Amino acid sequence: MYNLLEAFIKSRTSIDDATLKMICSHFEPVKTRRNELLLNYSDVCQHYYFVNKGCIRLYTINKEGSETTRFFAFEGGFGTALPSLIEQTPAHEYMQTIERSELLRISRHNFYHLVDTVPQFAFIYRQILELGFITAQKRIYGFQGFDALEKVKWVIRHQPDFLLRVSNKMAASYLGLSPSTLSRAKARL
Amino acid sequence: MYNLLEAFIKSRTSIDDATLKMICSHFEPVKTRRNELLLNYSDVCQHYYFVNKGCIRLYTINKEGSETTRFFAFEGGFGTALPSLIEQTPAHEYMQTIERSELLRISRHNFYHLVDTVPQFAFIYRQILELGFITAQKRIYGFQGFDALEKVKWVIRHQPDFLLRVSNKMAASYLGLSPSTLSRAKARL
DNA sequence: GAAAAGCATTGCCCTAGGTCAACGTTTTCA
DNA sequence: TGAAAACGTTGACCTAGGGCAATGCTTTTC
Repeated sequence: MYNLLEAFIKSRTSIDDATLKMICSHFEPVKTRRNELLLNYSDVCQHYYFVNKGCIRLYTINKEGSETTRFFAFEGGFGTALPSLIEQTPAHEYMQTIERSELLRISRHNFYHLVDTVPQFAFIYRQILELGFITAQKRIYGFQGFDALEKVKWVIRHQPDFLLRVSNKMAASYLGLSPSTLSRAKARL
Repeated sequence: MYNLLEAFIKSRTSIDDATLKMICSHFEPVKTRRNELLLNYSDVCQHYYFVNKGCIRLYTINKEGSETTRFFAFEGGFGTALPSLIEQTPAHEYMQTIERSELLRISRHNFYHLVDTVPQFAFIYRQILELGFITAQKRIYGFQGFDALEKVKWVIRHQPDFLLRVSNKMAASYLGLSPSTLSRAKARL
């Protein structure tokens, strides 16, 4: 259950086994079902999640009722509603597992405790933030000015299995396209 | 010259004067002119910048020759080409001061040295990253599905002086609109 | 295992916004 | 300070992509 998390940590920093076990002991396994909601619109997020199996999706619904997907975390990735977790404010977004999943979750309190007391963990968190920031930036300037077909080619290049893992509808809401337009773009590949 | 930087740090963490002075001593003042290029497309970024006066802009130019603005840093903000600085790869983007500016810059080496040795500085960097990540995310899901008018209202709400500080052309390239469309949207406010 | 609900795909129509060009104003710099 | 370059605004035109609906396929549910 903890193999993937241990591998994740070991691949990013050198760490002794005792510290590694200590870190992992703060993570609690959670099994979820397809479309299970981990966080509701007005909830305040209290956990950081590591995806051992399955997939977490973060999304919002606007006044007109249409969904926008902000982020996917697949196996071996971390995911949470960061603004809410950090500022302890209502999330104004939803977090769900889109398929039957096995997650490891750590409370906000324990997470920041580890960040403050375990240098290796602070280092890994810094890496997660830096990478997350870079990815978000790339998505912004990557998509700006792209037409539908270019967006599709972009995801295929940067996340090859993305279109195979998530539904057409969810992929469309991530790419900022309507399902019909995404469908047509894929047909033109 | 260092007042704004000191205020920035003091407002975010409690710190003794000696440490504060020590941190500031690693920052070197740089004066720049309007449209001065701080970083070229194939450069590898070596500095983190703090804006004491003026404004830094980060942007790219695509094959067709049109600009996309990724980020602005105004007085009291930090800015750099983060992916390049972190990964030490060619930036594939440009960094410039859009007006006569006074910057404080710190080398990558000294920056990470401070992060690794001064806990208060590590904490501030973590805050910068968290905030940057949140801002980037908000921009993504804030803009997705917005029409031109909504985007303009969004910046006015979130960065009230933005449209006053930067040219119509640059604002348009930040919002993902053509200059004409931005012009028309402002006329409809 | 049958009924129902949800999804992907595709055709038709329409609108938001991009391109291009013209014009007046502001900025630049020699 | 004056010529030239750059910019903002606006009009005319055109196209990419959204909305809606029909059809067939897949998945869920009881």
